Amino acid sequence: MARPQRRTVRDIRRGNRAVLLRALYFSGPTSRNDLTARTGLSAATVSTMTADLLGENIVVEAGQVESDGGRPRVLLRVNPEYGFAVGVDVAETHVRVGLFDLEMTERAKVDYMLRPARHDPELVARHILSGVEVVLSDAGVSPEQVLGIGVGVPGIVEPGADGVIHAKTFGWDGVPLGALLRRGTSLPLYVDNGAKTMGQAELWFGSGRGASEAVIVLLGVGVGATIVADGTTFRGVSSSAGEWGHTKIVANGRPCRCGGRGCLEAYVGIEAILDRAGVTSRGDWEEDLAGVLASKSPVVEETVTYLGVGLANLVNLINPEKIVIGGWVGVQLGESLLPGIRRATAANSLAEPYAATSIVLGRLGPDAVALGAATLVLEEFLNAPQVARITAAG
Amino acid sequence: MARPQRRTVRDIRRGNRAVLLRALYFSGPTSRNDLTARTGLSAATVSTMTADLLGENIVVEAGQVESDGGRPRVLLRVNPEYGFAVGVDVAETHVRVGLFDLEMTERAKVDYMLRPARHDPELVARHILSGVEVVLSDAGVSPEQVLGIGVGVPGIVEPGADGVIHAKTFGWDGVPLGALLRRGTSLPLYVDNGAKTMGQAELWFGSGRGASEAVIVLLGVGVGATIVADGTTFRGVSSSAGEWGHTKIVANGRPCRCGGRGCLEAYVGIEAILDRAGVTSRGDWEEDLAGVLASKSPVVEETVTYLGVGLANLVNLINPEKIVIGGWVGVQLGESLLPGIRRATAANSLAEPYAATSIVLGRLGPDAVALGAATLVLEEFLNAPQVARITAAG
DNA sequence: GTGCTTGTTTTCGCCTCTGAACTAAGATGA
DNA sequence: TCATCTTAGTTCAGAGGCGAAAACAAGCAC
Repeated sequence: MARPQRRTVRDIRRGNRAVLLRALYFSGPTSRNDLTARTGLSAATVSTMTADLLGENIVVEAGQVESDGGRPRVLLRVNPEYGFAVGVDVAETHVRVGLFDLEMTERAKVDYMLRPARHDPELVARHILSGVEVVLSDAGVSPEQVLGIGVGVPGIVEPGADGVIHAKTFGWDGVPLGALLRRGTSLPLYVDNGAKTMGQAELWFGSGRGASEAVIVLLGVGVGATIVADGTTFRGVSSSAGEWGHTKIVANGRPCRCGGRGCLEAYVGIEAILDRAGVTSRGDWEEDLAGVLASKSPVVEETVTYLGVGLANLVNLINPEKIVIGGWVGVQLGESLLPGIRRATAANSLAEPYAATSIVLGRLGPDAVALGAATLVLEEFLNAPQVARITAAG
Repeated sequence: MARPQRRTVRDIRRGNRAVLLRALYFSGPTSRNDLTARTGLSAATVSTMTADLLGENIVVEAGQVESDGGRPRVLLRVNPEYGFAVGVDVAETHVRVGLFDLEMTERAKVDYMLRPARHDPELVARHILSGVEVVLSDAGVSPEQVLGIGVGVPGIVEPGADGVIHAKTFGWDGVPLGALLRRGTSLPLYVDNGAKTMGQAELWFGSGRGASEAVIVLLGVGVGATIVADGTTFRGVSSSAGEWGHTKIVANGRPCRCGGRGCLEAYVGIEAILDRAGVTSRGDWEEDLAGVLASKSPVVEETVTYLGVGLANLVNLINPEKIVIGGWVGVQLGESLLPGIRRATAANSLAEPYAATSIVLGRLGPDAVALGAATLVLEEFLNAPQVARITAAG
């Protein structure tokens, strides 16, 4: 029942341009000849289209491949300096702003501390806007070269231009962060949930690379998931899909900070783990968790089991080809316990879908939220590469 | 990261043709004029394309609309007799074969009883093939007029041409039903899980009509779900997505016939409900369930709670705009308990996604499996209407 | 230099869409 | 009855797109 409603002959060009650009981006330096094979387009089309892209400076030459008896291939690649993307990570304790080139190499970054008590939206918006100025001037990049600003935030982001955010634990209820930012910049804005931007980062550049049906789970203070269907983040009708942490695994079980009972987060969130282990934190959760893991407490085994149940539910319901376990808690658990997690998942899922899934650890660190946010800009660029964008960079 | 890989100028025609045909199909009799508005195509394109479709007999005229001062509009509609679809329901106790015209009106049907003990694949295949012959001759339709055969079966259907089926409770493990059928017919075959075909039916013609993000749950002997993303059934990497019945809602809870513990099906499947209520069935489960519902047993309230937990997990994870409760158990429960089910769901889900979801009862009876199977054929027809198919029907 | 091989560009024909002009078919009212 | 108005549907010219094949480019081998 999907209705794509596509239309005219110009759409073909746009679509094929996007296909070509993606192929160039993900296959690294490639010759026109390879591109014809990879995209299925004719040599003629590849030729004219690459000529356009070269003319617009979106693509640049990148050397040649030696031949053994014929004209050598000229390699092409996306110009990493054609444009830049800003990625922002809004978290409990800090606002981080990073500037990335098109290859997602970080060119500059800046951090602002937030006092955990105060999450004044105006303040956050000011931090972001001034952060953008700082990274641009640090990297010597002018605003015209910036393709957009991606922002990863806690909580649920309403679809729509104002980027309205609902984040109970953050103290935000209906904060129109997008609108606040637009008062200070005219650059394209992309606001999304931080777990989703992180998922996006793992999907594009981390352990999820190449998967088209996947789930990237985030275990940290909160617990969330990014569901990837057909290569794209699945958002549901109001962009809140993936609230895995508050699915129930024990009807009427432990109370959760969301107000419900028996949520997965109430068993495998960091606070829940420490609480169940009877640890009173002195502030360094990573150390605390390491202590619990080293202690051989039965809580460890239980945690693995609960996590296995949660993952198994994803396996049964979503049938992904890959599950990536990310977030600092996830990685810390996974480093020593991955085989057990796999066993627990297998024990609680159906054989066929479990056999089709591989469970792996995330590869990207905590910076992945900002990277993923910048990736929102990249995604837009690859999907709808504007014609005739002018850049100073060579 | 989705890569559509689309290409040439002919694809436009195909795509627009599909758009037009869908508009015609779902908007009932429509004038060319309306079609231009509805599809966004130009009047010129609509004109030439409808001329093609009329010439191929896919579309027929359907009267006029009176005008008040201008040329009257000629109404067009899809020719319900252009072609026919066979829908097959393979169930525990019977094989049902139905013949449907393009409007999904049932033209003929035939049932074969299966002894519950014997589910010999060869026998089932023979029943299907002879059933096709029977319904065709009953309805006076020739095989050339049949666009395809859709089959809904229990269990997991591997993707691929052979239609390999894994259905533990049915006694089938790796049965290549598609291959068996292809020995006896050259018509296009579409084999899918019965819960999914039923979901498809509710989505296209029942309570799910028009929803683009939805979940259709099936409560019967088994418990399953069809997840609809962007208007299309979501299948996951190996077509087993939607195994909601075996997601865990009570870690280490009641044993389930799948071998696991704490599955949703072990609480809200019909056998589980009767078992928990202490009812020893004398064979008529519908009557037994009615008895339990009338008894005001606490099991009823518990069942509602467990179902609410299961639904809430879908709300949180999938964020659908609509949840349709189908299957005979679902409908029987829902008729008296829907408000309670909604409350239980609300109590266990996050506020934002719950607010975006409406929970309704299915509208189609048990024949929906066969109808949905036929809909697989219809879907293919609407997506890729072959050019120059010749039919005898006028 | 001549032929051979392979990569890239150009030419040409065909296809699709759209906008605009045109035709069709009714109502209205003198 | 018939000129005029209104709306529906068709035809046509023009622009833009793609692919096949011819042409061109750039290397190797002898």
